[in-house]
Amino acid sequence: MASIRDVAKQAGVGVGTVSRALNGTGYVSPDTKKKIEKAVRKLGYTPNELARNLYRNRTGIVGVMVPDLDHPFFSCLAKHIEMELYRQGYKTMICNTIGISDREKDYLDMLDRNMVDGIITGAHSLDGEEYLKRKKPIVSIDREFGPGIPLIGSDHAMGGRMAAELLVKNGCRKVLQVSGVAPGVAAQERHSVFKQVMQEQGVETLDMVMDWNVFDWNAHYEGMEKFLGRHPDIDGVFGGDMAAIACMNAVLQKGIRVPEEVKIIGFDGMDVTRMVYPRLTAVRQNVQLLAELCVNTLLDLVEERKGVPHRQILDVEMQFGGTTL
Amino acid sequence: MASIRDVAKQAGVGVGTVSRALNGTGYVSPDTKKKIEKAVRKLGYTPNELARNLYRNRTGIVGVMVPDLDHPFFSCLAKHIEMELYRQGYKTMICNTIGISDREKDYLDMLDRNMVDGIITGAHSLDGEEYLKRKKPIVSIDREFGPGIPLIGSDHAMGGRMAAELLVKNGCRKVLQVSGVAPGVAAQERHSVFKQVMQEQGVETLDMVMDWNVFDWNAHYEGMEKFLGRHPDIDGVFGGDMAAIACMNAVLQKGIRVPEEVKIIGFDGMDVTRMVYPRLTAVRQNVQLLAELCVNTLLDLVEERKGVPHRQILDVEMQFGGTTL
DNA sequence: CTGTTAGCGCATTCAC
DNA sequence: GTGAATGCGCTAACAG
Repeated sequence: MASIRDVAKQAGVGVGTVSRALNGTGYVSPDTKKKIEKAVRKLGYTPNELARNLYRNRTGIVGVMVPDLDHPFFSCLAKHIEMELYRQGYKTMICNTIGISDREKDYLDMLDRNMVDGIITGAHSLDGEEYLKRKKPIVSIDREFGPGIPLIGSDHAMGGRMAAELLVKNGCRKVLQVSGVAPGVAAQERHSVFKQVMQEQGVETLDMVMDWNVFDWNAHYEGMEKFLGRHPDIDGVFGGDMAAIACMNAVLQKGIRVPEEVKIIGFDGMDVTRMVYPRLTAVRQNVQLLAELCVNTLLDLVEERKGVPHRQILDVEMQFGGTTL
Repeated sequence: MASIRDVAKQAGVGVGTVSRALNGTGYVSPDTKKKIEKAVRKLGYTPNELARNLYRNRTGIVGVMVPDLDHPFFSCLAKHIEMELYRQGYKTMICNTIGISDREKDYLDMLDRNMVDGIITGAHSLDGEEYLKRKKPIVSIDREFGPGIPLIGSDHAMGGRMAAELLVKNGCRKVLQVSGVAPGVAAQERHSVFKQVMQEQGVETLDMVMDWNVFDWNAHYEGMEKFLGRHPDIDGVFGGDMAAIACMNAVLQKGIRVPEEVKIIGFDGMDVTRMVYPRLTAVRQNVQLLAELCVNTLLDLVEERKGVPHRQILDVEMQFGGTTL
């Protein structure tokens, strides 16, 4: 493995000169530059980024934490975050927390060890204090940690209201809402707003609470089947894309018609809502924009730019499918 | 940021002693160990992994390249790879190549810069030579690069045969096969075997070729609609999960019944095949095992264990759904 | 058992 | 313009 010293020797110059020539910092005569380039080619020299990292005390790596990479929303989010980070010259280290707070903590620790320059977190199983005590940049999706940790998220309240109003307009009288347990996470807001609107309209609301970190398809489907057995008379459903689709399948399985007898609305609006038949009506998050904001906000912190907003909330929109009238 | 030297000074010992105490290498008297631990706590010392990386010339990071993170198969694969790497004490750096060979090359370059200890690649848009000239560990999924780069994959030939035989048994006479252009990739084998079996059985086969790196849902759906317009009389379809589902939707949209009039079989057998109604019959890959083999094989190379197999092919199995008889 | 020293490979002073 | 020297923080080899 050729080092910069080998190149210097080969070119008959000093290491400093090689460094300057290669990084374009400081003046180097065209003549010696040629010699250096030739030596580089001859030795097949590539700078060792580890040494550079140590010197700069930075790696150019950003950690991204999600509860489950194999989930329509988070895989889409991770994809767009990675693309935007790449575009800005950073690399992405990914972590599936799958609800295990130890994993979340392990990755946070990498901040202290300087392995990552910052972290974007969409995983929320770990205590907030663990986040607050870190000294390096962190950006959170959908969860308010407190000062120092900017929050990026969709307008869940708006989404909950839109879904509720659409179900009311569709004439629903008894609806199911599927939610997850996630303390302090903005997603909860859509459930409370949804419920409130329903109450105001005199529509009965039932709740089904799933473990926040269980994104497993079977768990959703089985839970839904059981629920339908106990409450066969619901005429509307609101839940995450996967819960909504699980519900749709369970309903169709029982020979109930969608949307005539049961209306269904999902939240997230990922590709999978367009893969089912009929297409799922869903409140759609702008995941790409969400990803870009996360990256830009985090890099503002990493590169110490001023005036980083603490709170950025994105509008959602209704994507009409065939599961509502 | 406290360094090891600060700890040594605080504890009134030498840096070597601190290093030994913290790493459990070499003997340290219980007494001085106490003092060191106390100093560590007092200063809130955390070892700087960058320095360690430089010394060891390793980072404990493995690069994972996939064409599209937001694709049912690759997101599932990436998830399981990350989990297995984590279990074995490594971190995962992810790369979406989205068909751009420059990105693939950029990440390969990280091997030379020592940013990653090895790479697992499921992305195949870049020329094979670029891979072969690297000196550090690489493991490939579904593509044969040549000596030095172990191949892990599913038995695509077996899958193609199983699908063909099932469609024949279902009485199909004119089938569509959706494939992707991917030179040298094992997935091609399932298409050739499928076609061959069909020919032997006197069943007509039509081909629809999608760009290998286009995993976009709309592209699939629109392509399928157009195809159905030209060939409304097909009675069987075989393609990746997404292509199969796109086909199913397009068919249902035209009021054609599945499986009575058209039988459909997917390849991959991811969760999404269970989200559609009826459930998609599909050839199922064992993604978790695939991921674990990739990780184990790569780490065998990284940690220089002997006798690493060059070729590991996993069986696939038929997952019966409601899109075949 | 423990302190000191010499690199790991690079970027950056500071003299020349 | 350029070379030599210094340090980033840590580990391992070497004297004590």
